[in-house]
Amino acid sequence: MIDYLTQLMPPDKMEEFLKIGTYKTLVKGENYIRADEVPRKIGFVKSGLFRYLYLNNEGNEFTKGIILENNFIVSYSAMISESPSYFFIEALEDSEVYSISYHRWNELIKSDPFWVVFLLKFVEKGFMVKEKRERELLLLDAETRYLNFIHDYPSIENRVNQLIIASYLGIRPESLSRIRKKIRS
Amino acid sequence: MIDYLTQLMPPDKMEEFLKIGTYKTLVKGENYIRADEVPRKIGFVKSGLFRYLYLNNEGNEFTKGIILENNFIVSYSAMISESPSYFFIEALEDSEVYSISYHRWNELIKSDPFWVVFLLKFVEKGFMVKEKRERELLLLDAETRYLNFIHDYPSIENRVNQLIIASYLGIRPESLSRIRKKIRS
DNA sequence: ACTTTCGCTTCATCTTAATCAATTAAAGTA
DNA sequence: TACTTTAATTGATTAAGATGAAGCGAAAGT
Repeated sequence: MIDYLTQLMPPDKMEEFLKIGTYKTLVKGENYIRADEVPRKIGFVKSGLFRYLYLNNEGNEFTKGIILENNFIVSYSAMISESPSYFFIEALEDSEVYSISYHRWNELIKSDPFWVVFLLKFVEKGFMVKEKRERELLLLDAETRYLNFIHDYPSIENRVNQLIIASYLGIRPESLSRIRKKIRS
Repeated sequence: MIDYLTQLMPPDKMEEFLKIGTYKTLVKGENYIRADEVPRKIGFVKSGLFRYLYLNNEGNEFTKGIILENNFIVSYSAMISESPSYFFIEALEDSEVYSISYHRWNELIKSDPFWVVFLLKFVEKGFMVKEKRERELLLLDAETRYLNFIHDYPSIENRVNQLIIASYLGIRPESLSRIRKKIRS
């Protein structure tokens, strides 16, 4: 993680960054953020794996996104608008997270324009990921979305089960099984 | 437009903002940004109506978003990554746009932290819109998406035809017609 | 070693929306 | 006004994916 952060900020900034948060460990299945609660923290995945998880009224689950290590986990829209999160942020593996309160984070942002630019870059990156995801949901069928998925997340298939992948694609695991069968042949 | 901008920035900033761009008029059907071209400008809709439009390989159209006056039109991901836009930005009505080159825009951003914060707010807003859209595409069926649409864009139904609304919902106009019939009864 | 559980697959059926085609309604144009 | 074009609706059929139920193999627990 330190190696990675070195690419993003000079040493003095990193020191500031590492001063305002704490490390937390989460076991597989635990939630970093819970739906229907106002999120007030932002995490950086040091190790492990997370997903953004929606549950609808019927109890079906939809995986909004999968987050690998060296990425932020945050319910950003809800956090900045101080409204309840629509989704959970769930650990898919035992994980370690560097966690910062929104309050402390805001103080950091206000203290130095460097951090505003830093934040902007991350929101821009999130925006681009969302744009791609939206495009795929709107334009592509399930089979093509699956092929894109295994391209975008190679080796993830060994770390999560097919229910999770199917819920990321917006289909049922049975349908994913058929798609996989079709591709194999 | 000036009234609206007054809410977003103090007079001295607005003067800067209005100095670096030019006004353009577009007739209905004209594109502000074209797919497959690297976009190098950012527009602010003074009057009229636009949509973000994807065309897939089969020539089907998908409306990624609808933009009312007093909003920015920009293929942001493509512009900042200097890659070709995936979508068109098409005028749905005769429109007037205040247009700024990305180059000039960048100079503005670099000149003053005020503009970084300003930009951050807009990217955040775009991020939130995308998050909502993504959630709706993933979780809701076509009928519910239509009901949400007429709630979010009241009166737009009188300004655009049903092919456009259907393409926004990710369905065919025939299906939208059936949904409308069902809702009426 | 046995058995329970879990993840994945398969089958039959159902639902939703796509597709193809035809018809009606509306809006513009000569 | 009649004529032409475009938009919206309706119907019949097809396809994609959902649903409910059952089977199977590998891993984990006892």
